[in-house]
Amino acid sequence: MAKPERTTREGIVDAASKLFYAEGIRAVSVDAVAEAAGVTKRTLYYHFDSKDDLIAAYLEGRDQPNLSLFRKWFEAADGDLAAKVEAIFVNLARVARHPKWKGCGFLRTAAELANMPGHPAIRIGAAHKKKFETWLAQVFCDAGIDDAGELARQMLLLLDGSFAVVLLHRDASYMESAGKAAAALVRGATATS
Amino acid sequence: MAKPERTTREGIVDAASKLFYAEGIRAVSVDAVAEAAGVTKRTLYYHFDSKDDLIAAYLEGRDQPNLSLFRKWFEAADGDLAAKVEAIFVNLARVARHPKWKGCGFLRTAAELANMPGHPAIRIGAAHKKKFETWLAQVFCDAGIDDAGELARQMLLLLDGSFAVVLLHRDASYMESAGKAAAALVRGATATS
DNA sequence: GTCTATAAGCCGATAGAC
DNA sequence: GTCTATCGGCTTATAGAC
Repeated sequence: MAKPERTTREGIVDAASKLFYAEGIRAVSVDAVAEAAGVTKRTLYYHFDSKDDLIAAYLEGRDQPNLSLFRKWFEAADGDLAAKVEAIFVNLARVARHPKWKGCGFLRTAAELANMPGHPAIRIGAAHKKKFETWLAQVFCDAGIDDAGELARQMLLLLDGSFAVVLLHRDASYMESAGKAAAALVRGATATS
Repeated sequence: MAKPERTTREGIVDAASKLFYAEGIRAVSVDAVAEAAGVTKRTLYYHFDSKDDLIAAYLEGRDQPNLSLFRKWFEAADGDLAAKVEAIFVNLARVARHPKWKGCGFLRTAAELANMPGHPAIRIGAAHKKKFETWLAQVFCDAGIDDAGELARQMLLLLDGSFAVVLLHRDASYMESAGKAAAALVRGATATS
C-alpha cells in the first residue's frame, strides 16, 4: 500500500505521454522517450514489450483524468441541463487556447494508426469515448429525456468534431459554436419529452 | 490543350495519394511511393522538392473532387433544406462502410502533423474545409436563414465529428446520428428566421 | 533492474552518368 | 528526365555483463 515514490515505469509513461502528445506517435522514437525519462533503452524494454505497448500505456493513463475533468466542468456549472453541457465546451475552448494544446490524444492516435484497426491503443481510445457517452446518456436519462442515447451520441459528435476542427483551423471559437449547438439540441430534446 | 496521357508527376501523386490515405503520412516512405509509381526515387525527387511537397500535392488533388461530391449529394437529394443537408451525412455513411474507408485525409494529416502547425498540407486542409463551410453558409443565406455562418460552422463540426468518431469506433451509424442532429439544427434555424 | 554496445535494416535526400 | 548507386543518420529491438 505504501508506495509514494514514483516508479521507473511511471516515469517512462510520463515522458512518453508528454512526447507522444506533443509530437505524435510515429514522430517520437523509443530512444527519445528513454532519454526524456532518464533511463536507457534497455530499461525501457524491460518494462514494456514494444513501442505499441508503450503507446497503449500512454492512452491508458489519460483515460480517467480526462473523464474526471469533463465531469467536474459539468457539475461545477450553473444553470439548466443545456447550460451544464455547454459549460464543457466553454471550458474546453479555454484549454484549447493554450499554445501547447494539440487536440485530443485519443483521436490523434486513432488517426495515426488508422491502418492498424485492432491496435490496443485504438481500443483504449474507443473505450474512453464510450465511457463518456454512456455517462452523458445516463445524465440525460435521469433528466427524463426520451432517446437519451441518441442525444448523447450527438454530443460526442460535436465534442470530437470540435477537437478535429479546432486542431485544423487553430480557432478555439469553434468549440463555443459546438457548445451552442449542443445546448440547442439538449433544449430541443427537453421540450419534447 | 491536347495532353491526354498521364504525366509522370500525376502517376507519382496518384501512388502517393493511395498510400498516404491507406497507411498514413509518416508510415509511408518515399521509397514506397516511388516503387508504387513505377519510378525511381531520383525521378520522384526531380518532380518534388521533398516529402513534405509530395504530401501537399496529395491533399491538393483531393480538394476539388471532395467538394464536388458533397455538392452533388446535396443537390441530388429530395425534400426541404434540412433533408438535403442530412443527405450528405447519409451518403457519407454509405461510403464509410466500405472496408477501405479510413476517415478524412485532411483531418488525419492535420492530426499527424499537429507538431508542425504551419505545414503546407495543413493550410491546404484548412482551406478545403473553409471552402465547404463558405458554400454551406451561402446556401443557408440564400434560404433566408439568420446567422447562416454560425449554422454552417455547426454543420462542419458535425461533419468532422462524424469522420473522427466513425474512424475510432468503426461504426458508420454515427454519421446517421450526425445527419439527424444537423437536420434538427437546420429546422430550428429555419423556424426562427 | 539497469547498464553498454550493437544488430540489421530503413529513412529522406543526393551525386553523377546518360 | 530518368537511371544506378550511395550517403550519413536514425529506427525498433536485442545480447550479455553486473
